[in-house]
Amino acid sequence: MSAELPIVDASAAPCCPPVTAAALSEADAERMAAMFKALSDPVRLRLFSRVASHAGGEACVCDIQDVGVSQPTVSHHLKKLREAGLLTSERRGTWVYYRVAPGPLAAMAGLLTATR
Amino acid sequence: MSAELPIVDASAAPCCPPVTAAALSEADAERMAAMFKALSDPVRLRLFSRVASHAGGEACVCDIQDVGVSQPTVSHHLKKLREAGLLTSERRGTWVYYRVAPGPLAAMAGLLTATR
DNA sequence: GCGCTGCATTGACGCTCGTCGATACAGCCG
DNA sequence: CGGCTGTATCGACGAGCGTCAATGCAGCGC
Repeated sequence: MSAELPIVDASAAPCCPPVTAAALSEADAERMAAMFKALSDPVRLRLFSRVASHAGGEACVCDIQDVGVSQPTVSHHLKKLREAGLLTSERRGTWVYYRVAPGPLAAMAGLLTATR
Repeated sequence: MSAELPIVDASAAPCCPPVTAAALSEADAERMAAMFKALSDPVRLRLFSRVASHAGGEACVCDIQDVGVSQPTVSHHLKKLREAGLLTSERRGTWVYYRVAPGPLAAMAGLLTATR
Protein backbone atom coordinates (compact mmCIF):
# COMPACT_ATOMS: atom_id res chain seq x y z
CA MET A 1 0.00 0.00 0.00
CA SER A 2 1.32 3.39 -0.88
CA ALA A 3 -0.74 6.21 0.59
CA GLU A 4 -1.02 6.25 4.36
CA LEU A 5 -4.69 5.48 4.88
CA PRO A 6 -6.15 8.47 6.72
CA ILE A 7 -8.34 6.55 9.14
CA VAL A 8 -8.50 9.61 11.28
CA ASP A 9 -8.07 13.06 9.85
CA ALA A 10 -5.95 14.99 12.33
CA SER A 11 -7.45 18.26 11.19
CA ALA A 12 -11.02 17.00 11.41
CA ALA A 13 -13.72 18.62 13.47
CA PRO A 14 -13.26 18.20 17.23
CA CYS A 15 -16.01 15.65 16.82
CA CYS A 16 -17.09 14.86 20.27
CA PRO A 17 -18.50 16.46 23.33
CA PRO A 18 -18.23 14.42 26.53
CA VAL A 19 -19.81 11.02 26.24
CA THR A 20 -22.05 11.91 29.16
CA ALA A 21 -23.57 14.80 27.22
CA ALA A 22 -24.88 13.19 24.04
CA ALA A 23 -24.96 9.86 22.23
CA LEU A 24 -22.47 9.36 19.40
CA SER A 25 -23.56 9.16 15.80
CA GLU A 26 -22.63 6.04 13.89
CA ALA A 27 -19.93 7.86 11.94
CA ASP A 28 -18.39 9.49 15.00
CA ALA A 29 -18.44 6.17 16.83
CA GLU A 30 -16.56 4.62 13.94
CA ARG A 31 -13.88 7.29 14.00
CA MET A 32 -13.44 7.33 17.75
CA ALA A 33 -13.47 3.53 17.99
CA ALA A 34 -10.56 3.44 15.53
CA MET A 35 -8.53 5.61 17.90
CA PHE A 36 -9.41 3.53 20.95
CA LYS A 37 -8.53 0.43 18.99
CA ALA A 38 -5.07 1.81 18.37
CA LEU A 39 -4.52 1.95 22.13
CA SER A 40 -6.21 -1.38 22.84
CA ASP A 41 -3.02 -3.42 22.69
CA PRO A 42 -0.63 -3.38 25.66
CA VAL A 43 2.46 -3.19 23.49
CA ARG A 44 1.01 -0.33 21.44
CA LEU A 45 -0.08 1.52 24.56
CA ARG A 46 3.40 1.23 26.02
CA LEU A 47 5.01 2.45 22.81
CA PHE A 48 2.60 5.36 22.74
CA SER A 49 3.28 6.27 26.36
CA ARG A 50 7.01 6.09 25.78
CA VAL A 51 6.78 8.53 22.90
CA ALA A 52 4.42 10.82 24.81
CA SER A 53 6.56 10.93 27.91
CA HIS A 54 9.91 11.19 26.17
CA ALA A 55 12.04 14.28 26.69
CA GLY A 56 11.51 16.85 23.95
CA GLY A 57 8.15 15.38 23.00
CA GLU A 58 9.67 13.05 20.47
CA ALA A 59 11.48 9.74 20.45
CA CYS A 60 13.58 7.73 18.05
CA VAL A 61 12.45 4.16 17.50
CA CYS A 62 15.69 2.96 19.00
CA ASP A 63 14.79 4.75 22.25
CA ILE A 64 11.49 2.94 22.75
CA GLN A 65 11.73 -0.39 20.96
CA ASP A 66 12.64 -2.47 24.00
CA VAL A 67 9.16 -3.68 24.90
CA GLY A 68 9.66 -7.41 24.64
CA VAL A 69 8.64 -8.06 21.04
CA SER A 70 10.65 -8.32 17.83
CA GLN A 71 11.71 -5.29 15.83
CA PRO A 72 9.27 -5.94 12.95
CA THR A 73 6.45 -6.14 15.46
CA VAL A 74 7.44 -2.79 16.94
CA SER A 75 7.46 -1.29 13.47
CA HIS A 76 4.05 -2.79 12.76
CA HIS A 77 2.55 -1.30 15.92
CA LEU A 78 4.03 2.12 15.26
CA LYS A 79 2.46 2.01 11.82
CA LYS A 80 -0.92 1.28 13.36
CA LEU A 81 -0.57 4.23 15.69
CA ARG A 82 0.39 6.42 12.73
CA GLU A 83 -2.58 5.23 10.69
CA ALA A 84 -4.90 5.99 13.60
CA GLY A 85 -3.59 9.54 13.61
CA LEU A 86 -2.17 9.31 17.12
CA LEU A 87 1.49 9.56 16.13
CA THR A 88 3.44 11.35 13.44
CA SER A 89 6.83 10.28 12.15
CA GLU A 90 9.75 12.06 10.59
CA ARG A 91 12.99 10.65 9.22
CA ARG A 92 16.12 12.55 10.18
CA GLY A 93 19.20 10.91 8.74
CA THR A 94 19.53 7.37 9.96
CA TRP A 95 16.82 7.63 12.58
CA VAL A 96 13.04 8.01 12.52
CA TYR A 97 11.45 10.18 15.19
CA TYR A 98 7.89 9.82 16.43
CA ARG A 99 5.79 12.37 18.28
CA VAL A 100 2.24 12.51 19.60
CA ALA A 101 -0.45 14.21 17.51
CA PRO A 102 -2.15 16.51 20.02
CA GLY A 103 -5.51 16.83 18.21
CA PRO A 104 -6.71 13.21 18.31
CA LEU A 105 -5.40 12.83 21.85
CA ALA A 106 -7.47 15.81 22.94
CA ALA A 107 -10.53 14.41 21.14
CA MET A 108 -10.31 11.17 23.09
CA ALA A 109 -9.71 12.94 26.39
CA GLY A 110 -12.63 15.29 25.73
CA LEU A 111 -14.94 12.41 24.96
CA LEU A 112 -14.09 10.66 28.21
CA THR A 113 -14.16 13.68 30.47
CA ALA A 114 -17.27 13.58 32.62
CA THR A 115 -19.39 16.68 32.75
CA ARG A 116 -20.16 16.18 36.38
CA MET B 1 -14.69 -18.73 30.99
CA SER B 2 -17.35 -18.93 33.61
CA ALA B 3 -17.04 -16.32 36.35
CA GLU B 4 -17.14 -12.66 35.47
CA LEU B 5 -13.48 -12.05 34.83
CA PRO B 6 -12.46 -8.95 36.72
CA ILE B 7 -10.25 -7.60 33.97
CA VAL B 8 -10.27 -4.24 35.63
CA ASP B 9 -10.86 -3.77 39.31
CA ALA B 10 -13.08 -0.74 39.68
CA SER B 11 -11.66 0.02 43.10
CA ALA B 12 -8.07 -0.32 41.96
CA ALA B 13 -5.45 2.35 42.40
CA PRO B 14 -5.91 5.40 40.20
CA CYS B 15 -3.11 3.85 38.21
CA CYS B 16 -2.14 6.46 35.76
CA PRO B 17 -0.87 9.98 35.55
CA PRO B 18 -1.13 11.65 32.14
CA VAL B 19 0.57 9.68 29.42
CA THR B 20 2.74 12.70 28.71
CA ALA B 21 4.20 12.58 32.22
CA ALA B 22 5.62 9.08 32.52
CA ALA B 23 5.84 5.81 30.62
CA LEU B 24 3.43 3.06 31.63
CA SER B 25 4.58 -0.09 33.35
CA GLU B 26 3.80 -3.38 31.67
CA ALA B 27 1.07 -4.19 34.19
CA ASP B 28 -0.58 -0.78 33.95
CA ALA B 29 -0.45 -0.93 30.17
CA GLU B 30 -2.23 -4.27 30.32
CA ARG B 31 -5.00 -2.92 32.52
CA MET B 32 -5.50 0.29 30.59
CA ALA B 33 -5.36 -1.47 27.23
CA ALA B 34 -8.21 -3.71 28.38
CA MET B 35 -10.35 -0.63 28.95
CA PHE B 36 -9.47 0.92 25.61
CA LYS B 37 -10.21 -2.40 23.97
CA ALA B 38 -13.70 -2.31 25.42
CA LEU B 39 -14.31 0.95 23.57
CA SER B 40 -12.54 -0.11 20.39
CA ASP B 41 -15.66 -1.42 18.68
CA PRO B 42 -18.10 1.07 17.10
CA VAL B 43 -21.15 -0.80 18.35
CA ARG B 44 -19.77 -1.00 21.88
CA LEU B 45 -18.79 2.65 21.85
CA ARG B 46 -22.29 3.63 20.77
CA LEU B 47 -23.88 1.47 23.45
CA PHE B 48 -21.57 3.00 26.03
CA SER B 49 -22.34 6.54 24.90
CA ARG B 50 -26.05 5.84 24.98
CA VAL B 51 -25.85 4.66 28.56
CA ALA B 52 -23.60 7.55 29.56
CA SER B 53 -25.81 10.19 28.01
CA HIS B 54 -29.14 8.72 29.06
CA ALA B 55 -31.36 10.69 31.39
CA GLY B 56 -30.88 9.71 35.02
CA GLY B 57 -27.45 8.25 34.34
CA GLU B 58 -28.84 4.81 33.63
CA ALA B 59 -30.54 3.02 30.77
CA CYS B 60 -32.55 -0.12 30.27
CA VAL B 61 -31.25 -2.44 27.53
CA CYS B 62 -34.50 -1.87 25.68
CA ASP B 63 -33.72 1.86 25.52
CA ILE B 64 -30.38 1.46 23.77
CA GLN B 65 -30.47 -1.81 21.86
CA ASP B 66 -31.36 -0.33 18.50
CA VAL B 67 -27.86 -0.09 17.07
CA GLY B 68 -28.22 -2.28 14.00
CA VAL B 69 -27.12 -5.64 15.35
CA SER B 70 -29.04 -8.57 16.78
CA GLN B 71 -30.19 -8.77 20.40
CA PRO B 72 -27.68 -11.48 21.36
CA THR B 73 -24.89 -9.33 19.96
CA VAL B 74 -26.03 -6.34 22.01
CA SER B 75 -26.04 -8.53 25.11
CA HIS B 76 -22.58 -9.80 24.24
CA HIS B 77 -21.18 -6.28 23.91
CA LEU B 78 -22.76 -5.11 27.14
CA LYS B 79 -21.13 -8.06 28.86
CA LYS B 80 -17.75 -7.02 27.50
CA LEU B 81 -18.23 -3.50 28.79
CA ARG B 82 -19.21 -4.92 32.18
CA GLU B 83 -16.16 -7.19 32.27
CA ALA B 84 -13.94 -4.23 31.46
CA GLY B 85 -15.37 -2.42 34.45
CA LEU B 86 -16.82 0.42 32.41
CA LEU B 87 -20.47 -0.42 33.06
CA THR B 88 -22.43 -1.85 35.96
CA SER B 89 -25.75 -3.62 35.64
CA GLU B 90 -28.71 -4.13 37.91
CA ARG B 91 -31.85 -6.15 37.34
CA ARG B 92 -35.07 -4.47 38.39
CA GLY B 93 -38.04 -6.65 37.67
CA THR B 94 -38.25 -7.49 34.01
CA TRP B 95 -35.61 -5.01 32.91
CA VAL B 96 -31.86 -4.71 33.38
CA TYR B 97 -30.42 -1.23 33.87
CA TYR B 98 -26.89 -0.23 32.99
CA ARG B 99 -24.91 2.73 34.25
CA VAL B 100 -21.38 4.07 33.76
CA ALA B 101 -18.71 3.24 36.34
CA PRO B 102 -17.13 6.64 37.01
CA GLY B 103 -13.76 5.39 38.27
CA PRO B 104 -12.44 3.62 35.18
CA LEU B 105 -13.80 6.39 32.98
CA ALA B 106 -11.83 8.95 34.99
CA ALA B 107 -8.71 6.78 34.80
CA MET B 108 -8.86 6.76 31.01
CA ALA B 109 -9.55 10.47 30.79
CA GLY B 110 -6.72 11.23 33.18
CA LEU B 111 -4.29 9.14 31.18
CA LEU B 112 -5.14 10.99 27.97
CA THR B 113 -5.23 14.49 29.38
CA ALA B 114 -2.17 16.38 28.23
CA THR B 115 -0.13 18.15 30.86
CA ARG B 116 0.47 21.08 28.59
C1' DG C 1 32.00 0.96 -3.79
C1' DC C 2 31.20 -1.84 0.37
C1' DG C 3 29.68 -3.15 4.57
C1' DC C 4 27.00 -1.87 8.52
C1' DT C 5 23.16 -0.12 11.22
C1' DG C 6 18.21 1.51 11.70
C1' DC C 7 13.74 0.85 10.25
C1' DA C 8 9.97 -0.95 7.09
C1' DT C 9 7.68 -4.56 4.40
C1' DT C 10 6.33 -9.31 3.23
C1' DG C 11 4.26 -13.69 3.99
C1' DA C 12 2.71 -17.13 7.03
C1' DC C 13 0.55 -19.03 11.24
C1' DG C 14 -2.46 -19.41 15.31
C1' DC C 15 -5.62 -17.16 17.99
C1' DT C 16 -9.16 -13.86 19.17
C1' DC C 17 -13.11 -11.22 17.95
C1' DG C 18 -17.78 -9.83 16.13
C1' DT C 19 -21.71 -11.73 14.44
C1' DC C 20 -25.60 -14.72 13.99
C1' DG C 21 -29.59 -18.28 14.92
C1' DA C 22 -31.11 -21.25 18.33
C1' DT C 23 -32.02 -21.82 22.85
C1' DA C 24 -32.38 -21.03 27.87
C1' DC C 25 -33.69 -18.37 31.78
C1' DA C 26 -36.27 -14.71 34.57
C1' DG C 27 -40.15 -12.04 35.71
C1' DC C 28 -44.76 -10.24 34.70
C1' DC C 29 -49.73 -10.83 33.59
C1' DG C 30 -54.00 -12.98 32.76
C1' DC D 1 -50.45 -22.67 35.49
C1' DG D 2 -49.47 -21.04 30.80
C1' DG D 3 -48.04 -17.81 27.74
C1' DC D 4 -45.49 -13.66 26.82
C1' DT D 5 -41.73 -10.29 26.94
C1' DG D 6 -36.96 -8.97 28.14
C1' DT D 7 -32.30 -10.48 28.56
C1' DA D 8 -28.44 -13.87 28.67
C1' DT D 9 -25.92 -18.00 27.04
C1' DC D 10 -24.37 -21.44 23.57
C1' DG D 11 -22.18 -23.02 19.43
C1' DA D 12 -20.49 -22.06 15.00
C1' DC D 13 -18.43 -19.46 11.32
C1' DG D 14 -15.58 -16.01 8.90
C1' DA D 15 -12.69 -12.09 9.33
C1' DG D 16 -9.15 -9.64 11.49
C1' DC D 17 -5.19 -9.22 14.66
C1' DG D 18 -0.49 -9.94 16.87
C1' DT D 19 3.51 -12.25 16.23
C1' DC D 20 7.62 -13.95 13.97
C1' DA D 21 11.65 -14.93 10.53
C1' DA D 22 13.15 -13.47 6.27
C1' DT D 23 13.96 -9.88 3.33
C1' DG D 24 14.21 -5.10 1.52
C1' DC D 25 15.67 -0.39 1.63
C1' DA D 26 17.79 4.01 3.17
C1' DG D 27 21.58 6.51 5.09
C1' DC D 28 26.15 6.66 7.19
C1' DG D 29 31.23 5.68 7.51
C1' DC D 30 35.30 3.63 5.83
